[in-house]
Amino acid sequence: MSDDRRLAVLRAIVEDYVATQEPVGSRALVERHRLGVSPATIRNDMAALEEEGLITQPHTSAGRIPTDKGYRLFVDRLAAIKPLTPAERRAIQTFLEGAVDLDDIVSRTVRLLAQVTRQVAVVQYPSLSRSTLRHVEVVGLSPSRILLVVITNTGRVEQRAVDCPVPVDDALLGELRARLNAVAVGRRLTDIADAVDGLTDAFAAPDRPVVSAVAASLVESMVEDGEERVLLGGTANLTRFGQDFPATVQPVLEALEEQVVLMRLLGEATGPDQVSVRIGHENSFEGLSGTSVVTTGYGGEEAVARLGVVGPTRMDYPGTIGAVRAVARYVGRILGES
Amino acid sequence: MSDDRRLAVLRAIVEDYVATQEPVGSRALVERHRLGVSPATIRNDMAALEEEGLITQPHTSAGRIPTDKGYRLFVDRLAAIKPLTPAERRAIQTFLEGAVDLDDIVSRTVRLLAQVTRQVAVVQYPSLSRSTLRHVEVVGLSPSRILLVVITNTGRVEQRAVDCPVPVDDALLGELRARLNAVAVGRRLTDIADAVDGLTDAFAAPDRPVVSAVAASLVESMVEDGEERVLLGGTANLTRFGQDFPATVQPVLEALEEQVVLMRLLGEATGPDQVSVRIGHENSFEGLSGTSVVTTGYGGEEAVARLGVVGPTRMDYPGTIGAVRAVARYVGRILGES
DNA sequence: ACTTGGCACTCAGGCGGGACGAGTGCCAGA
DNA sequence: TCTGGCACTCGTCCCGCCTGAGTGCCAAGT
Repeated sequence: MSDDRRLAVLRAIVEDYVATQEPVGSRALVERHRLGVSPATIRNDMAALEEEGLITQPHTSAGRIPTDKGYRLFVDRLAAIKPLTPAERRAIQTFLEGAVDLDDIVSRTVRLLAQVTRQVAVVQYPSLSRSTLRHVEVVGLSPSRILLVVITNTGRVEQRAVDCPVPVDDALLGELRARLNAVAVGRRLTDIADAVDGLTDAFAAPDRPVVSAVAASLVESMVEDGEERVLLGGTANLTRFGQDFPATVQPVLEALEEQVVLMRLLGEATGPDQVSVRIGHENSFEGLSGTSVVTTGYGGEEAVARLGVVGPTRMDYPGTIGAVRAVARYVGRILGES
Repeated sequence: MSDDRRLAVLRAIVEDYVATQEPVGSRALVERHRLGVSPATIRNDMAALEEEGLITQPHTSAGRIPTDKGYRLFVDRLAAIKPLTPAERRAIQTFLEGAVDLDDIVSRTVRLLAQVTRQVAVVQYPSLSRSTLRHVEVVGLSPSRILLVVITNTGRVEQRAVDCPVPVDDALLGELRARLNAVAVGRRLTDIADAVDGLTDAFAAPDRPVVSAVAASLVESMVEDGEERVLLGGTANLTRFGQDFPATVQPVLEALEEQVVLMRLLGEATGPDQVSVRIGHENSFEGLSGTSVVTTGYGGEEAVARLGVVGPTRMDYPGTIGAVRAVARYVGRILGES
């Protein structure tokens, strides 16, 4: 019993099922793929594959469909990543050109990714923790309120209002701005805590509460908001999801509304070009058990942030992986330029 | 033929249909509402209402359902805005408390609105055009690139990268910052164009190209991005939409992904407390013909921005209108404080 | 001039049964 | 080890039937 042919059968099943969305039987299989054997032989192979838990049949007299485990094997060993068509490449390029600022880049990316993969796209903002601080601005909103604006080398801007224990005048604001920038500019955001540590002592005693409030807020905003901003797009593609509608789509939509879940979906950092695929139950979150998540890092050597797509487990893995990787590369390049 | 009773019948039909989602017949009507007449009488009234185009029947031998025109009449003349329950009031309050910055307020609002109305919520960021400029920050990203950051009195922060025709040094940046703030701070954003108009002349000749590039970009960003940022939430509520799924929901999801459409949805400014209701075909956009949009302005006397919800035409209008208005008021208050 | 009960009519939806066909598992033979 | 054949299963489609909700109309009552 040729082990190779059994895998070829699995591959064929995955491909056909993805294409047709219908259980695939032995006859259809030999017709569409040149396997050189008869349906009966295929049936034996299928029985073996089912034994191993790689495929299953929805009901007795229907064809087979891949299980999560089957998709896993397919992705790991059988799928050759599909290169993009020239048309797709061009689309990516023209779509991303002419972005004016970071917000624009991210929102274009999410639309692009959704359009190319025809699935739901998720893009994380370039993370704060890996980038360095370019500038801190301190602005008085009212005598007892200050707005803190942080600008990073990736062009990202964070803002945060700070309530001051005592009124603050412009002179103090100016000093604060100067000293903060002096100690913090050029440092990694994760190192900011150390940088501002001794800062309070440099100020006159009555001003110290304000200074430490601002410093605390600055550090806090780095930690808290740190990785948490993500953008979502292409939810309309969920309508192509499948047959029994509300049941499958609702939990997915709900999951996608939770920032926390989205962050978990994007997963841990991997190197760029490392595309991670989580299939069905593999992504811990209940209610996403019918979906697969394809993600990768983007933005320079250090993978500043992550992006990816969410779709039904019955997705075109080679194509999706190729598209996700290509988009990540282009965005990384654009980001590097600016 | 009592005109009053006919309207009472219409009201009853709307209420029952909204509650049950099923066509309502004459018998059910007299049972659930104390109309004091027999089903046969109701039938006559129904025939008249149908004649006027206020109700219709999906097929012979089914009950009646309201038409868009019927809902319109209901909203205009028959609906008493439902006050919120104390529980809802408390929920709103606790939900909005503890927002740290503008982004936070807006994102909390959108979640709140979606939760209270159980529909899709849309919230526009406080618009730039009505607010005044608090501070402009100019930061060098590289010798030939400048990041412009604009802070408004509503706490909103806009950013924009500017490519410079010639390299720029820190001294020029400083002067630029000082002069820009001198002429522009405190002015309405719509007036910025006038304010920076003569600015170029104050600089040395070699610097002028840079100055005018920055000024142009500043003005441009006010005009362009002006009103365009909106946040969306509660799309999971679309799953409760109705029976024939993909067909109804897909166009809605697609529409909601377009910023432009969203902006049009929110509609023109009205006074605060003026709640606008657009029903079915009334909102021009094809594909939203099965939905109604309930919006209002929020944020102080001048209605700085708008928010609202999108739901099926068969929605609970009194409740939704009440909720939208209440949320708008609370948010306005929060915004006023900060 | 309305209102009401009665009555005939329509029609969507649910139910059951039969035919169809896709697909399987197994077995005997090449 | 592969193959053709065969019996079997079972989901799906289609048809006809029935039921019940709801209507429109009419003639009689107030």
